Amino acid sequence: MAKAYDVTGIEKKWQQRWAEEGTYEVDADDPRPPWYVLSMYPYPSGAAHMGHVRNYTFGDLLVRHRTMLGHAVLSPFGFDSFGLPAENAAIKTGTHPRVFTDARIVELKESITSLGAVYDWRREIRSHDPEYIRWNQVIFQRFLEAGLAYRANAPVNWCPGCQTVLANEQVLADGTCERSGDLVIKRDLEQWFLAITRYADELLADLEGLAWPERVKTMQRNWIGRSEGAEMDLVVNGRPELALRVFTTRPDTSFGMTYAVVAPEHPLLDLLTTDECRAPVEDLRARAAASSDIERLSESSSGLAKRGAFTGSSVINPFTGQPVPVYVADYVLMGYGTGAIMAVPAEDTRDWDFAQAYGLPIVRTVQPPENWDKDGGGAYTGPGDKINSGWMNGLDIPTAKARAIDWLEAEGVGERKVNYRLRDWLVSRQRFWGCPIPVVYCPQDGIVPVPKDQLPVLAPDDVEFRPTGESPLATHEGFLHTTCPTCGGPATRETDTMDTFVDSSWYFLRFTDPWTVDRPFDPDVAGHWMPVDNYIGGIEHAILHLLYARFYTKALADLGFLPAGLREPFANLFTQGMIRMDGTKMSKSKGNLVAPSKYLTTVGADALRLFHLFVGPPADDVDWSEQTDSVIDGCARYLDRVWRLAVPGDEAEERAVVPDPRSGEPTADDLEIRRATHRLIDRVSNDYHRWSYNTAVAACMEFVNLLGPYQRSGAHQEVLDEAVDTLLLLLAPMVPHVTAEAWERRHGDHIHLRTWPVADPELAREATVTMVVQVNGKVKARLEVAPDIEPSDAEARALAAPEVVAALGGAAPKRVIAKPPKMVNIVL
RNA sequence: GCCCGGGUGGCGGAAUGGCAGACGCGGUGGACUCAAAAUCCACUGUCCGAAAGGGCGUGCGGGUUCGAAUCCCGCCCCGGGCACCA
Repeated sequence: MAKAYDVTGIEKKWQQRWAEEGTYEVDADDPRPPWYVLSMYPYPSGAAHMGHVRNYTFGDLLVRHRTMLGHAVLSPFGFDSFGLPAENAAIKTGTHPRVFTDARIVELKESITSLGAVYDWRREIRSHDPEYIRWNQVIFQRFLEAGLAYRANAPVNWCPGCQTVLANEQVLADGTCERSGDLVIKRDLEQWFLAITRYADELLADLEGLAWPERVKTMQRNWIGRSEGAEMDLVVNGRPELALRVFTTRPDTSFGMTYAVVAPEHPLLDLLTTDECRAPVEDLRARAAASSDIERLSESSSGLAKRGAFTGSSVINPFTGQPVPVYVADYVLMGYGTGAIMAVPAEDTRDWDFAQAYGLPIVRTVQPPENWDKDGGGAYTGPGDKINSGWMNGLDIPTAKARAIDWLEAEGVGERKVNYRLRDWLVSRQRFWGCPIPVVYCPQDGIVPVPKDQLPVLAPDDVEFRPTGESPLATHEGFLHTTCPTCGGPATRETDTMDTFVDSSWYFLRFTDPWTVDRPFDPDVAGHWMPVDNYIGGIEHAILHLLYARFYTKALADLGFLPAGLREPFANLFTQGMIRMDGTKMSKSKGNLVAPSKYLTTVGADALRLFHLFVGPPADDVDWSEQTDSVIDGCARYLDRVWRLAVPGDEAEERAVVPDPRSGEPTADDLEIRRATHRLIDRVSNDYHRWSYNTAVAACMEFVNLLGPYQRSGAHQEVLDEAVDTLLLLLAPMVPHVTAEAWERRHGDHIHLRTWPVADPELAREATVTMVVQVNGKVKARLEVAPDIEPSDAEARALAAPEVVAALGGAAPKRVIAKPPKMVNIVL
């Protein structure tokens, strides 16, 4: 496409200007009100792809718009630079992950700059910077002091072939190791945890106040999974000293408990199992230990029949005093509640299925609807009155629940209990390319934090990457062996590194004050900018990253790193849609990436940005198809039209076509343009406000459709200037280069330092509006009326319209609904 | 199975109780040109009709309302998330 202006030249020129002049560098002492815009920092994967373009277009637009609205806008950028791809590349090619990563950062930074996105690059953070590692480790040690970081045994994915723990992502769908193909098994290992569950209640409650997409909040709620119920002791029949503790959310159904179930890993299983039953129980336990979660799940589809075994013992139902048999089954998970349940088949679908398979009795304790059993029956989990429940009979479920808990507490056999699905965060990774966990193990003193003056603990460079599945740290003698900071004796270092989600849990705080040398950031400076006003990123981070970052913010505030009142990091979250191609997400792994670079050299960054804004609502996915290029061309054509309007006489040909503008008294047509100008300000400002950029662009396109003919037919100089200047200002955050250049040619100064225009309500008011006249809801006439027309006048004008008279055919209207100045409906 | 989204021309989408299809893409015709490109103008939901005009139309079926793409009830389809959590 031939462009009306020098796209590449102009875009390069302004990108340099913004960088050299530090246009978007701000400091905490800036007198303007603070505003913090942040796009989720990316994993440096090399040149930017379309997903980046979309993400950074929205972020950049907000930065520029907020600046024009008079804010000091903090707009930092950094890189989530630890992670698996660099380490896998090292294993494959022998290149050190740092070399590999740094090269990709340079590439990504350059390609983001070429989109015209502006950042305060003085604040750049890379997760693998020694200074970032230092503060990551300092924070970890404070967590350790506070008991928020601890070591515990955990069942992890263990690959026998690789002799290492695997991340969940490294376990394939069939339960095998992605590298060796061995069957991954569960194994208990000592690992580091962060006590996120301590904040479970606050993490749940504070979701209420966040201006986040509802579905993200729902996903977090489900993930936290709070459930209220009761725990109670079931005394083992014949062994009064032994009790099985169970958790239930339905204490009201206790009278219907016809058996109990323990998880295969339950510590009492051995004691409960009688000699006659030992063989099948052991068999089941061995199978559960050897099988992956995936296998356990896939077995569930084949029924519950071979998933349980009778232990030979029974426990007393405290409500009925009757003994019920105890089973072991793998549908009960050791990791949730107490690892044991009371089974009420009548009111729980899994218990129902199990009872059917093992021929266990079923007693209904809630009256199901009339035809329930005729219609197939099964477990009934709906509302209803209590039956077969002794003193609970006749109560509704909520009341019965409360009474049952009261009873348990009065009898001293149980109490109210809240459980969470959320588990503590396992942060140990047997990986090299991550932040080392800064502790040493001493045979004398146990776990000892590395002293502050020895931080950061950095991984050594002289390591060899081999495809053994083991971190090179674990076998590096120089790194591994050290002395205990407490007793001076020989000790070994922790060789695990932290989950990279730790790095991304506080980077937005370091951005506020990245120069501080004696702590991660100054609490007051962080408090000045925080919380982030606009956080922008992909929906794929809805749970993990956003939950961890919220947890970190709360914990850091409680530990004095932040003002105590700062409870949430991201006031406002926006999740932009992804780019799809042939129905699947566009991604490097799928090999269906479209490189932005080809558009930058032809239509330019502005046109590409405009496309992303115009193509649809920001939250919606974008389908990249054969037609997309023509739409992008359309955006480029529009920018040409804007350019010709704003910089007339640039081409000799143009001068001949466009007459010189007039001066003197403005005509009615001129006033119509002024009106359109001021209405445009309102419309576009409102669209920016509600993130409706596609309609903002449409409004600007309509406006140019109006101005083109106006200019060619002989415009009034001042009216045209006002119109074009306004248009450029409104477009400036969306298409920063072309508007900057056009503005500079017109006024000599910098458009992005100008203030956002404000509409004059007087000028924006319409002289007349179109009023629709309907007869029985069908449009019959359109009348031009004054915007403030009285209902009686509107009615009279409507009834007098010739089309209406014809439609009525002399009949008297039954009813007339007048909603001036928009509409009058005449009902016959 | 459960929980969210969503379904509007040939396509992306607009309209959140009041003119359905703004704006753009694509298409058709025209102006300019020796010609093309670029640019500009007009038309473009569908059916009937030569036209004037009229019928139909926002996944399907009901309902509320003077009036429904929009609100309510039931269903169908598509996309996403969670999935033995007691």
